[in-house]
Amino acid sequence: MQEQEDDPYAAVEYRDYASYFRNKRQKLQNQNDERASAAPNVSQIFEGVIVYVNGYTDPPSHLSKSQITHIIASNLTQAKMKEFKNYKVAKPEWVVESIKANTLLPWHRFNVLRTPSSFPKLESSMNLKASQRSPIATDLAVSGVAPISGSELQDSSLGYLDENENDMIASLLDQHPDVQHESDFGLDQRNQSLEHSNTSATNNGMMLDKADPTGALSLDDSVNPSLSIENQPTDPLKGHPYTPSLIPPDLSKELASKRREPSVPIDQTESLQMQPGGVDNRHPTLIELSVPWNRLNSSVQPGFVEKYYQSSRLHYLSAWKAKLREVTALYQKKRPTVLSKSKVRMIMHVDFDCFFASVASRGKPELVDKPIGVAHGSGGSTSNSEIASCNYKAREFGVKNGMHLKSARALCPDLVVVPYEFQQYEDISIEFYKILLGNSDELQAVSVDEALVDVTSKCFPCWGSKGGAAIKSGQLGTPAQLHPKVFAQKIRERIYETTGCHASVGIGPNVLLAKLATKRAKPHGQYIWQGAPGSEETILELQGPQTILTTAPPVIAPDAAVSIDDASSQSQQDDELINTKVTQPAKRLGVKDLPGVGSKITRELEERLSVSTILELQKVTREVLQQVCGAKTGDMLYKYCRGIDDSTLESDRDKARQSVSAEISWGVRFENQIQVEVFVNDLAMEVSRRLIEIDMKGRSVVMKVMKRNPAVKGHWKHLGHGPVDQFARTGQLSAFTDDPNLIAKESLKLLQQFNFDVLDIRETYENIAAEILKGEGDSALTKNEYGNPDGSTRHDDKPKSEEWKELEAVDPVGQEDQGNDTVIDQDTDNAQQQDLPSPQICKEEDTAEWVEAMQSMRPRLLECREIGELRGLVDAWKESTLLRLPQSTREAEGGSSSRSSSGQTGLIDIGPCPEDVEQFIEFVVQVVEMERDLERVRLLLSWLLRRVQAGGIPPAHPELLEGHRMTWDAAWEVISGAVQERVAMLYGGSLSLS
DNA sequence: ATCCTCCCCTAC
DNA sequence: TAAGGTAGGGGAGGAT
Ligand SMILES: Nc1ccn([C@H]2C[C@H](O)[C@@H](COP(=O)(O)OP(=O)(O)OP(=O)(O)O)O2)c(=O)n1
Ligand SMILES: [Mg+2]
Repeated sequence: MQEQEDDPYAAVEYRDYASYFRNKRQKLQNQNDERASAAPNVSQIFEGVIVYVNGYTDPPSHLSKSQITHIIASNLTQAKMKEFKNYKVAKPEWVVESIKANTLLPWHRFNVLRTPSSFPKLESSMNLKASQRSPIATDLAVSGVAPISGSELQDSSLGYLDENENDMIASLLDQHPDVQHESDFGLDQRNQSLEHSNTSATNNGMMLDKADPTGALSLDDSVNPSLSIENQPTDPLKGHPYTPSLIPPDLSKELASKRREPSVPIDQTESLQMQPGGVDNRHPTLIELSVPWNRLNSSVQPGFVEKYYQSSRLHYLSAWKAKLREVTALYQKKRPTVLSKSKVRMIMHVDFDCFFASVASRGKPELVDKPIGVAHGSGGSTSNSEIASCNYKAREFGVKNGMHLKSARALCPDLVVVPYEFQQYEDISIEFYKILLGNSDELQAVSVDEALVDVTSKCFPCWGSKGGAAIKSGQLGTPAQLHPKVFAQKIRERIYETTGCHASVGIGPNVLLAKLATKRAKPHGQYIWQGAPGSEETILELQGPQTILTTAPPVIAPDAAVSIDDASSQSQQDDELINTKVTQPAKRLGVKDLPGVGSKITRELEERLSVSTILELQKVTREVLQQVCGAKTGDMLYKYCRGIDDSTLESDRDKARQSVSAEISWGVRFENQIQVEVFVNDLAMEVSRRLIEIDMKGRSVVMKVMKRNPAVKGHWKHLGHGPVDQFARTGQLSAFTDDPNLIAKESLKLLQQFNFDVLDIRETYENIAAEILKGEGDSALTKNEYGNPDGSTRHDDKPKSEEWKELEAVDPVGQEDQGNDTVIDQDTDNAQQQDLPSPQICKEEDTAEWVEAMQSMRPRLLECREIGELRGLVDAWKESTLLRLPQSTREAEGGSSSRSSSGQTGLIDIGPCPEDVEQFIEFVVQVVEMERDLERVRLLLSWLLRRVQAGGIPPAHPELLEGHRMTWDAAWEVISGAVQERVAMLYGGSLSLS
């Protein structure tokens, strides 16, 4: 494997590599010996397979190289890679997993060459670690293939770590090689045993040997009954049903008792106690769950799924996107298709500047000059949450969206952390889309803060370096058309007026150039890409910007409508001013700047072709790019770096959703099978909800799982999944459904087939997908009977064949029958007709229907209601502690009490009486003990504390402080003392209020 | 060739 | 503390 200085994982790899080689020979020797006596199962699987050791310079003499079809290696040097390029080079896991599955798996999923730089560092590291203990699977070559029997196990065994974690692990190892990591705790005895079983052919073989020889471990289609929940032996000491996982029962008992020995018995109470120093032998998952806060925020907590989805920004982004695509498609179906005479499109890309951050600083002048980042957590110095969005001030320090707070603070110590405001994002987005829909021929919702708009008919063409060329040559626009520069500015202006947030606008002749134009316009500006796709001008401009555009805040005279004549002459004179130009330090566009080019392709291009800039990319032939990146991707790269992009806007006008899924990979921790089932059930309900919402049903169920990979050590995101392997299985339901029970049942069945120890599960994912029926080109994620394409509920329903024809048409413009086919909906024409004649930016139409649809898109903004409820409750209680005349009954406890929030005035605060305090304690303790919602408790106590510290807390009228009254301070002491005592009893710690 | 299936990758 | 979701394009390998 090639060494890479810039790779953070290289160090890790090297450490292992060195020790690996020290031991390789001896281990291989031993293992081959062991293997000779291994289980018959193994021999059967690899019947006819010939093994030799790679890593020696030549193949063994008794094997002719031409016989060899498979080579097994964790990694390969460049030279070896070349040498073996015509062989099937599989990772050791191929052997391991095959043995595990008791069948020979397709080798290609373990292909070393396939992902030469995808996860190489991680994988090789893990493999090498494994190889130190059980190197048989490490460097082998295999010739001959055994017949495949049994069902196919469909797992990928790729490790999963993100860039941040790679960095993190590398830096931990670099800087603190002796740091005690999570999985370094004594439990590793057990982990290593398991690991052995996972990665060692030999030991797996031995275990299989011990296992039921009739194939207890075979993964046939039926669920192993011994694994069903009723039959699972419950280990009383562990407090959860023990899932035998990959280990046969007798051995698993052995392991279980081994595991138990050095550690204390773990029951609910016990597991909540911290281990004061010393080695904690419990499973890392149990250790994590022994911390009260972790319990409360992990999947063992009832209601976790709901709570999680209420807080996950990425969930919101996805949900919003789906909803926006749905409603914008619905809207556009109901309005006439705008026919463009021109072949040359004009595409506008609109994107809010640092959206979440902008919303946060809206109307807060004290924030605009400061670097801010939107993130969870109070922003304390220990916080390490992810920054969803940071403003441009923060970006000057190098802070980026998606960065962890700690790294951001290292770059920018004064970063101000502000909370999410999901409801605001949604409201603003609705306004944003209303504006754009009213000014579009066609619109594609890209995300909550970003859209692509076809504005061909709204603007007159001005392509070419001489902006007015088209106009001069006589292709005048209609009177309704604006110069794109004016159009863009008006759009920006209206967005700012309506939302208080700045959006940037890019306009170009295709999607690609529009997006690149936006990139150049940011922040707070607009840019019109004048060069034609593939033109010399564009090719040069893509090589590196010499200029950027910024404009002053969009300020336009109210009557700034530009007439054709004005625009015409103006564009001759002001050609240069279409985009206000400001010199900037030339920064070359990198390949990463092309949409669709992410970290993997970037790395691939860098490593294989030494290409990192667009300029360099332009020099590579299409053939080479296709060879390196695949046919379509190579072609895409070839075209994109020249500004060519033929893709059309996807308004989803006639495209149905293909799949619906729900997944959570944060906070997923289980102690027992029950919790797993509850969780899977919750996810199934989520999927079902989403299906019903869009009126669809599905038939194919995919269950994906992440399983903890104990071989990789280090710290990672708190309660995150950490290093894992991913597995997936697909099942077919007998009929299309949106029934949560059916989905859950199938999902659980699929999950059971993996036989994982519940302690190691780190993510679950349920997907219900299209089943493509043979001979029918249609998606089988079907609409139900009412929304069925065969039904006639849709106004613009066309015979299916024509729909497809239309889809396939390269140029949708001016097709002969298109106009005929398009049904003009009666209730949209008014809005449209208002739009077209006016040269002004159109007002967003009030299509009540659409607005209604939009407003139903509040996926999960419930937290406000909850907090509001709580506040009302507490206020009611507080009110009861104020002196009322006569102050007697105490009706206040339940939220059902006096609704008299108005009655605040006129009450005199004379401090609480003991009964009040007693009642409050009783209430909060109930929350602690029954609801077990510590977050709620924390809210209650925090509220009280704030009141005590701030509000009318010091006795307003000490003279009234008779014997049965107490000060708020004293009340606080009593209440918090009592509550904390209960918390301590239940959770073994106290609740921090900060 | 072309389709299907199981992934990986990308974007926000 | 913290909330690492999700749909869809496309590649590789096998089936047809
Ligand atoms: N890793 C990321 C990227 C984005 N977002 C959210 C927050 C962003 O505000 C919003 C829009 O994403 P953009 O890529 O458009 O980024 P911004 O709008 O924040 O900045 P800009 O568009 O100015 O580059 O999506 C997120 O939560 N996590
Ligand atoms: Mg944005």
